[in-house]
Amino acid sequence: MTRLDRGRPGSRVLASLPSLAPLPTAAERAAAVIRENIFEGKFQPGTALPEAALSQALRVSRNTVREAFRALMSEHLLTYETHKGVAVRGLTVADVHDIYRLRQMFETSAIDLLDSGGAKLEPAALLEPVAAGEATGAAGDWVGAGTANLRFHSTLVGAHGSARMDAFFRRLMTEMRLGFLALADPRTFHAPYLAQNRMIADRIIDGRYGEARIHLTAYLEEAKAQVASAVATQFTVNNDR
Amino acid sequence: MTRLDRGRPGSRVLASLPSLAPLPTAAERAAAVIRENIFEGKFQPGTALPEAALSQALRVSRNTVREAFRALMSEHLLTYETHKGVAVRGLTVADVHDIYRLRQMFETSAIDLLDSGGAKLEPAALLEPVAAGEATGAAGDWVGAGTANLRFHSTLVGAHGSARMDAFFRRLMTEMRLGFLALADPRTFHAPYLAQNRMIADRIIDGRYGEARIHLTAYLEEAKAQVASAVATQFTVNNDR
DNA sequence: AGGCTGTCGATTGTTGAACAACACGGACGG
DNA sequence: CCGTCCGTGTTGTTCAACAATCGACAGCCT
Repeated sequence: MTRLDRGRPGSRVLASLPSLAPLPTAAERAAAVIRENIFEGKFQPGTALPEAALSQALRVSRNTVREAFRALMSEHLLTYETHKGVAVRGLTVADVHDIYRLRQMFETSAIDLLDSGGAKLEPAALLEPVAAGEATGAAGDWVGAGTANLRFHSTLVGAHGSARMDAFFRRLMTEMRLGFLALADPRTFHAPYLAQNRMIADRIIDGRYGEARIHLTAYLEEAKAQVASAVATQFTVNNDR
Repeated sequence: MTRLDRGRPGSRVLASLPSLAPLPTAAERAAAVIRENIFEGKFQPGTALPEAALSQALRVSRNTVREAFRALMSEHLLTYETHKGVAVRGLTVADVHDIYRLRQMFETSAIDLLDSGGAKLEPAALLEPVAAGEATGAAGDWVGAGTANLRFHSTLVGAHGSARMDAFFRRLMTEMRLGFLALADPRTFHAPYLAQNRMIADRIIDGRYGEARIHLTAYLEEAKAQVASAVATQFTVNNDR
């Protein structure tokens, strides 16, 4: 019976502690900075990112920059060619069609799954990103609204309960942001979809899956057309110089 | 009107020339060697791969080994944790179910697409991997038969005509091979599926899509059960030590 | 003995410098 | 217009070193 006995946590509570998240490495932090700069539009699609320059700017070694590049390449945010280095990726019209075709498949299939009772989704989980999008949109932060929008659709796809599908869809969503960069006016693009998201969410929660499906399909079709035309009029980018 | 005018290719055909494939870097070759060793079963799931040892064995720098690791991690063949290094990934039962759920979705959806006339597939392209599988299987090369098998299903999914889906599915297929490693007897596993592949291919080519769909679903269900049980009885692997 | 604590060796994270290999563009001459 | 040459800048790869961290072992205390 030592002095220390009084305040000792039981093994029960110790075991329930979440494992400590490993602190991000320099390469990960570098990747995060580059990614953020891409999303903010500071690195325009097509611009080359020389290793030496990035190394100097971020105050990390060239090898570390390379590791960051590898990570961003696997996210399809950067293109790469031997002895030519990396450049910020720009979406082609074909890319936009490809991405929206997959979105269509994943998202409608998620609704079908909910419809058939093969999965459930917490209404709160679905409504939270909708509300967040409306809030950030009202505040004038359209980058944030775009993020919330993508999170809404990710949640929907999450109904599948497949880790790999979640990861893949998340990657698709990050690619989408490359398309958003081409939009001349993010506000007029995102604003209508905030309302549509709420409609779709309400239909799903009310169990009116057929209507949700129709709305969603129309939504995707319209958004695809807008993004595709924006990408088409944008300065043409050659991803494999 | 110069002499050279006679045999000059039109700009049309020039533009359609595929860009020359860049020669593989040391990092890519290192990744290829490691990947091959994993598929051959020489690196068993769970075994750690120290950077220094690989560097020495492959006669490349440690940095190059790291680059190779990044590539293989994005293929989900290796697991990684900071300050603990990489280890060969082993599939869990949950992984197997996840993978087969996605296969089911992609492949049946491809058949539906063919059925609706939204896409076409060359019979020869579909039959080639089937024949190759039968040939390599007859020769006793079951690793090769597994490869041909995966190629058959990749071709089917290729009907979607989506570059991203192709890439994602190909990654799923490489992960599948991790599951094949757990099989005690590859021969009895693969042999029946060679015949089933031909059946499915024939049905598709004959336009009997309903039957193809049923066969495919049964195929996947059965294979899933076999691989899952093999993985379950295998020495348990902890992917996030 | 049993549980805790320091210490040590091994491995990874990161750096900086160096050199070879390669791509791009301009100058030059046919 | 074509081909060659060369210089410049960038990337590919290596090496050596040090800091940070992990895993295990030995020793300590009770």
